[in-house]
Amino acid sequence: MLSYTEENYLKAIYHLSDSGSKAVSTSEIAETMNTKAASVTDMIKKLSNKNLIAYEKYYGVKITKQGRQEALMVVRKHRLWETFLVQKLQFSWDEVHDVAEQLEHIQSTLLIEKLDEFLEFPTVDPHGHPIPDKSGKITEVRQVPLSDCSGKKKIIVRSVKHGSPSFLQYLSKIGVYIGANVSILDKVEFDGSLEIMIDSKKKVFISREAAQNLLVTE
Amino acid sequence: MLSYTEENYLKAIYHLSDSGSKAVSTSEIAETMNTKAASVTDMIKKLSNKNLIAYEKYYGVKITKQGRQEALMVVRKHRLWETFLVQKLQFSWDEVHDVAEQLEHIQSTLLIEKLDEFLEFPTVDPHGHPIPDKSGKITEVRQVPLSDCSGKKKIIVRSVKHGSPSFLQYLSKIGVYIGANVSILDKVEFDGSLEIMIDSKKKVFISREAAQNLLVTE
DNA sequence: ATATTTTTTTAGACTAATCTAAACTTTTAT
DNA sequence: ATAAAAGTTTAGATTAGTCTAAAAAAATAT
Repeated sequence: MLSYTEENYLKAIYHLSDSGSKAVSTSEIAETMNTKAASVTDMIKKLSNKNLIAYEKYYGVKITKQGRQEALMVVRKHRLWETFLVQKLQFSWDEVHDVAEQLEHIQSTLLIEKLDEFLEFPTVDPHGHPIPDKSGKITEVRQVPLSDCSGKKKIIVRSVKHGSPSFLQYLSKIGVYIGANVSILDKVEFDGSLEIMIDSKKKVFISREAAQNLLVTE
Repeated sequence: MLSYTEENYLKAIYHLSDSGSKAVSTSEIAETMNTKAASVTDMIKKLSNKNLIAYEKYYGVKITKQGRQEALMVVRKHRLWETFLVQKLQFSWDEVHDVAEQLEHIQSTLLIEKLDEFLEFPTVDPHGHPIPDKSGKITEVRQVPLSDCSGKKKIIVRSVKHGSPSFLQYLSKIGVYIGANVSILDKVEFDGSLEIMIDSKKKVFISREAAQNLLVTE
């Protein structure tokens, strides 16, 4: 069984590697985990000995099939808990991250299956991120940054790329939410900002940076 | 802020001291926590330095007002989570303890207040134990062991004294639950066992030991 | 191509929580 | 009242996770 800390490292490696596809460097891990490279090297050796990652000295790590599976279960728990907090306890989507970071480490298969059932088997969390099923399978929906869209097509907001609390609060304030309908009214050449219409009733300008962080389907 | 381990020691001391009223010995703590006396001595010093317990060498510890308050918050969380597991996730009352032991350490005041509200401010957990309110206040209901009762009075089962999974499973099997109406039909002189009627429809014999572990109001 | 910079690893130390074994108190039993 | 037993504390070691500082390897820049 993995420790709290091992689970956190594995999850970070999973995310940094784009769901396990590419190698991750020691310093990248240290940065996202707010630790020092030396600590990362130590933990990397531990995870490598458990066959959760493949480690080549000085060349970073790649997650193994087994490691990916473990990471997916942590991600699953995190996202189910976030969904619970928002849908059942009326948390707002910018308040759930830190609590879910703790809840994701509770060890009980029964608990997580019952929670999944209680929530009626959700497929995405409050930020639009997919929830792996009990076998670890993810149903990905092809999404593009809103900043890459153009024309008058009907666009639906599917997820946020990086959901910092302040970005999420800003989105709520301007009326953007997961599932919202938007259309692009104008693109400002100068700074890449967009004028968009939300739910056919509200016009707002959003920065290029914000548009890059909103993932949509056309 | 208290560590996971400090919270567990404090909770154990709270329970062993009858909610803080009497002193507790090192070996008692070691026994219930499945550790060695030497480890307990170390932790006792830590908690004492934080003014959560009063420690006199060789004479055990007494919980302080501050320590009692901290312990009550852990107990509150534990019992709210147990209630959640049973009422919302359909756990049975013999399955909840170990998971609640983990959940009780999640740090978030907001979470626990929202959970309390979601559960509609329950006053007792699935085993009939009182749930401290957010200020730590407990509404105790005077209860006596069923083994101390006699006569044909209407008796209501209020709580289990020690709720081991096997005892709880046994109770479910014979139809005893928190809130059940029972009446005493006969007391066997030989071994102290009782013949009782549950909900005016089911007659069973229960051992003296079982009757001592069922707390009721007459 | 070699020197400089950056990144990574190693070595050694620290903290929290645990343990065993030995020393020390207190309790109990004669 | 004192010896034996029981309980408690201290001393010293261990493990997981962390750190700093130094050494080593890789990347980069002239």
